[in-house]
Amino acid sequence: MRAMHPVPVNTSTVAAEDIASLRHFNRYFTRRIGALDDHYLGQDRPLGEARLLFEIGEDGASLRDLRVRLGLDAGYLSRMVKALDAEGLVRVSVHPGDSRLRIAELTPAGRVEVTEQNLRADALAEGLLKGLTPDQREQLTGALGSAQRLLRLAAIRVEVVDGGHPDAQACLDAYAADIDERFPEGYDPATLVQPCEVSGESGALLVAYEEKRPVACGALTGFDQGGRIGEIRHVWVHPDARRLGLARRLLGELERQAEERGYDVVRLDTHASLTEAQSLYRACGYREIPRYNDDVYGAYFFEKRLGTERPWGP
Amino acid sequence: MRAMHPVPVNTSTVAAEDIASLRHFNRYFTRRIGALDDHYLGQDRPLGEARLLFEIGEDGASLRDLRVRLGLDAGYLSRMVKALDAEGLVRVSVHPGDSRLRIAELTPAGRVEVTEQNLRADALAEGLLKGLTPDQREQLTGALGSAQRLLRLAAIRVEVVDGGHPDAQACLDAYAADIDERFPEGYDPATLVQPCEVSGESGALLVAYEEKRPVACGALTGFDQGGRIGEIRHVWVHPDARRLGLARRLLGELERQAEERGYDVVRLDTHASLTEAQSLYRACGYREIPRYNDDVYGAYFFEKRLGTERPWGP
DNA sequence: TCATTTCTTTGACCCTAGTCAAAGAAATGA
DNA sequence: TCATTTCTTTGACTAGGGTCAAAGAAATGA
Repeated sequence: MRAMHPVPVNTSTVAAEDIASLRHFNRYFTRRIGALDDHYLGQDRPLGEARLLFEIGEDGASLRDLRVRLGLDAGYLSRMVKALDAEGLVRVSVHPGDSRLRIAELTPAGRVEVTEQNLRADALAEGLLKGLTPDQREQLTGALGSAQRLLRLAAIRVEVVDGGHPDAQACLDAYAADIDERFPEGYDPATLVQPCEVSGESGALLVAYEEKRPVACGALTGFDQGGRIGEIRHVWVHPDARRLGLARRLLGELERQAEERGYDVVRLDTHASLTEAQSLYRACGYREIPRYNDDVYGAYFFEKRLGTERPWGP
Repeated sequence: MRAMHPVPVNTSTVAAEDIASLRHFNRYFTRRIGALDDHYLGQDRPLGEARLLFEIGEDGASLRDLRVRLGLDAGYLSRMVKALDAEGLVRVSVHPGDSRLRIAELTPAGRVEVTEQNLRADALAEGLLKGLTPDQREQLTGALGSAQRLLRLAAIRVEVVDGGHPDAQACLDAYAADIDERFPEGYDPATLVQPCEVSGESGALLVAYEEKRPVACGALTGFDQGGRIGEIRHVWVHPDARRLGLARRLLGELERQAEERGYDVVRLDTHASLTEAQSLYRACGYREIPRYNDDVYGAYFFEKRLGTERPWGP
């Protein structure tokens, strides 16, 4: 069996000036804005407790969740929650479904404190932005937005996983539920690929992870027995991870997987309602072809010849 | 005497979404990149010491400087330096000019450690950027760059200071030295405004501060005895603070000061070699007029009628 | 010259943040 | 059913990061 480990997305070396600029920004930002923020957030409460209160939030959260989200030691967390409980800011109860779990929720007093935290943080941000014209603020918002999108994208790792893997199943289920809502005629989950179709020599299932959390998937299957044509299916991105350019990247990874498996051509079909997907495929070098299957959901059919372009587009 | 306190630069309220976007970015960035960076920077050295080593840098620094730059308690700093000295990473000596001051410098071993720090930080940044295409990296660098410029600009405060204030004098001296180099014929510092010309009713001297450090200046004087015309002079920005849009902002502040003093018109002249300045004035609504004085350095003369535009440009 | 200010050092503290191990209680899988 | 895993609590302990006040030495201003 050939190597199926995900190959590095991009082998070109990183320009020293890009590194320097990221480091420079990092230094400036964390020292000047981040440090300020932490200082104001806490006020007369220890930073750890302030963060914990913030993280519990309006809806409450299980200790387990908080532990993972904040990356805290279980004992440390337990003690902090106890302290906040003693101060009347937090109320702890047993999870109704699983009595090993505890749920922490804010009391009214806790809510007040969190509201104050937010007001302070807002005031800090407002004070910063006050020094700019509305136009410049808009520029700043835009710049921070695209920086954040790119940093998120950079941190996402795409992996080949087994079709039966729970993360894969979760993605495919979410995909099915998503398009079931978007297709006027609904979507029958029985139409999803089977695990056996996307493993081994002829197929692959890719899952994209953002900090351990699966946020996107895409499947490659063998289209014919001859083995020259692959089919791409179920390219899906979690709503939280859209507009990062992740679909394009997944597509590129899927094409690379197809090349690795010796396919010359990949095909895919798409529903009439998914117009963004259609533009994406066109932008990535796919061209429309006649219907090649009897998929009830397929309205447009695309194909791309592999082995000529660079891995994933500009 | 009328109130001469600097008025707020901009009175429009800050949009809630701009505040939210800044806070959102801040959370994402400090938790994900900043925290990572700190963790990697230190390795098996306490973070405080690692930061201190970095801050001492190749050129060394006085304890006083370090104390201010890092915002540390004097006793705490003293002890950290002592610890680094004991480890052979830092060497402390008495300042040649002022024996109250101590200078901390890296020993060769300290230099090695800082180099390693830098390599680790570079590797971290490179790992992040590896997930992007060269194109996306360029976008990221651009976005971070403009965000940083805007954040710096937002943090700069413009103040009216007395013409004799040491910060004012420092700026004017730097201005004189700067243009002395740029003018082919040199510049005679005797031509600078006198403190009495920029104080009281008819004139003002503005100094822009970036975190307590003066980084730009600009002077407003009365041009004629009638009191309808003001003259703007000595608009200068420290090289480190250029390309932020600070000159434009200073100009706007000076115009506001002129309006406050009842001037209808402001004039200024500029040297033939300062072409950027000329474009700035044009962009800010100044129009060229005939020579109005016998200044030997003046080659182009501009004027602007006040009281119509918004404080400072788009 | 003398009082005041600036800069550093030292001693004596404190608290936050965090680690590690043990143990109990509930859920899960075989 | 029983062994294993998951989740939380508790005890014991540590290091890092930091504050405060006193005091000495040098510089500065009146």
